[in-house]
Amino acid sequence: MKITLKDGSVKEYSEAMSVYDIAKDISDGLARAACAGEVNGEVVDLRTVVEEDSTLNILTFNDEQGKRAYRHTASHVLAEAVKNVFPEAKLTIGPSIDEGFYYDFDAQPFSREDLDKIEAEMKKIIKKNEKLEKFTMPREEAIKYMEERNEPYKVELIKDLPEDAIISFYSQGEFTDLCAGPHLMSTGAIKAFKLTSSSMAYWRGDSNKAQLQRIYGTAFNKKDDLKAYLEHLEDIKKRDHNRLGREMELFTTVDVIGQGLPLIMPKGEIMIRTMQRWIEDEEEKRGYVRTKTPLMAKSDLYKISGHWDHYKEGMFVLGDEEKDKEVFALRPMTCPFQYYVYKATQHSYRDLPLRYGETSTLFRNEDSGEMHGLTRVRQFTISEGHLIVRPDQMVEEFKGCLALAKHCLEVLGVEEDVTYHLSKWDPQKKDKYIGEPEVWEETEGHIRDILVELGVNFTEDVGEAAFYGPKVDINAKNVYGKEDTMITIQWDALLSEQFDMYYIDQNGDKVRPYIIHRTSMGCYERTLAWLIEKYAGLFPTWLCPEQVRVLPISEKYEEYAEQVAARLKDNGIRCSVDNRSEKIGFKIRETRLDRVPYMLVVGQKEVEEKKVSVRSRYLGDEGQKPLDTFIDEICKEIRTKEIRKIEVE
RNA sequence: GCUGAUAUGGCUCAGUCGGUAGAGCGUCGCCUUGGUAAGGCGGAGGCCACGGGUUCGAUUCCCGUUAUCAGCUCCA
Repeated sequence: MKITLKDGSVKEYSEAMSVYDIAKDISDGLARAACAGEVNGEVVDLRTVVEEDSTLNILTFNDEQGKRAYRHTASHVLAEAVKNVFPEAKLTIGPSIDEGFYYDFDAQPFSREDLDKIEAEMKKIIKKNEKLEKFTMPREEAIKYMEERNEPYKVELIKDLPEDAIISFYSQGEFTDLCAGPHLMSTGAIKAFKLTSSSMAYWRGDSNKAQLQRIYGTAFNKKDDLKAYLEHLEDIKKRDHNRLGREMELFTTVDVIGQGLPLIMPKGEIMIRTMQRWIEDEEEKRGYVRTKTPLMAKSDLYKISGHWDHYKEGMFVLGDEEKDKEVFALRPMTCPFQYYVYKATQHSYRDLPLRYGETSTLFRNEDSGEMHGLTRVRQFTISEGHLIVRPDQMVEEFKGCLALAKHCLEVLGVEEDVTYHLSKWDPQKKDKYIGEPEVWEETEGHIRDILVELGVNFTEDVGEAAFYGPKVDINAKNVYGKEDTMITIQWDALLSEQFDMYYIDQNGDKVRPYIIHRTSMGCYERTLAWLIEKYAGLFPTWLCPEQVRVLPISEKYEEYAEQVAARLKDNGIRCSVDNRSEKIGFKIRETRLDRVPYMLVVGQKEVEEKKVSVRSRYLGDEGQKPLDTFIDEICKEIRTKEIRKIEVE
């Protein structure tokens, strides 16, 4: 028989060949039943398809959809196993996700031992090789069906479907689940899986609704791939800033100081200060002026800004409104402070744009469960800025902010690791925003045009805007795949009204300016965390807390080592001398482990010839060089903020 | 805020079925004065997170608090 594949190619098979063997052949070795079942999104018997219609939509594990079907089937197996082991558990939903799948149950919390039991049960189900069969029924009947099976969450899901919906179910052996598919043809196709963790999750993602127990797992079509994935998980943990940053003595936390209040240690401080000086200089070059405004203010200010009504829970309030004459709060943002800098003098249309920058420390009272290492903290410092501009300058200035942001990402070597988002308002929730719908559509259009013009790929996210305007968010993922905003640039045509800001135009009239809220490099703590994970601690030399370590071969050469170090320090190079009475091999080992990019070994030969023996993480042993040559080279690397490829490590 | 787990020298972790503790690394001292990833010997260092309870006795069992981790929710 001849089979036409979706890509148009035709394959010929003997009639005697089994369905599974044909499928296995077509799908490039993917577990046989896995691919056999998927024809135009339906689970069908391949033989039927071959007889009726010889065009096949065969999925393989390498297809995103095929992988999802594979993993989704694994979640069905998980659900069946849980029902077998814990019959009182109620089913909810179990989708595939990027790295695997999960299933939420209304049940008692699962321990690791429970998961092991469930895994064993899953293996039995897979071994039985149960066929997944699809059947449908009308909505009312489906509701009754799930009520009889005592699955209230499934009933709720069906009730949310349209009146005339035909509800599809999949069954495997004794087990049946409400599901739209697609799936593998039978459970036996699952070759390798692992339940990775369990935790609580809210029903329908709503913290007011029932607390469910979620089990996470992953599945692969080859055992080796699963093994590689689990090893990869272990591997990325080593890059985790929360582990590595502490190990490298960049930051720490102390229980009596409190959650979300990390202590930046000397090495981390050097890195943050280095970035801060660079950003401040870079902004000055681009026409920014800097302010230094208070870290707190009376409640009156936040009443004008709207924070007192809308964000009070997120602020640290000092004092008691009932008892105290004046109540203060630590600032959660810099906006109104810089507005009052603007308002302190009168401005002509000729003065605009005015670009205010501030290295600004902010305080946000995050919920106790939200804090995480350096990425989610209660006190942080950002490269904040507000541009006060005429409406006709808005597009140009917005572009300038994006250009600066992109420049920062490039210098840090992370421009490939970010995603751009146009964060839009939600027309369905007008009460969450101020301003007219037409204005929202128009400004979103402007930003879209800018992003297109700059040639960046971006997604449009509804409901992610600030209450006063749309914005561009530049996000990055941490090693675990969780996304955080690194940089934000916000379009604000409305708040100048609230703060009565104006400039004088050509005609002598008072006119409201527009405002851009923006960060250039974002939050220093978060960026440091990101760099730790990006470089696994092997930072570009210009950022390294220690750039060079001088290693005298014995105490006899300590004086020369100190002279070398003094020369380096004169040239602004951060260095130290290891003058302990240890062998050179030991010192080298430690310097490598401390991730210092350059070591200068000095002994008899170097003293005599006034040279240094360079060993770098880039090239290993670079041999002897005159000290001046080395200084020239490293100074150039630091000045240009070069990101050199590390080959030796 | 929620669910679960965890908290033992500077670090990583053992351990005690209830009788106040151990290793490796690090640190300090001595010996060694060396040529590109671990030289040797010795010493110091712990209110076993904090507060209650049970007990003759708690680091161990129970409760609470704080912090850390995973996930959910949240995130101007």
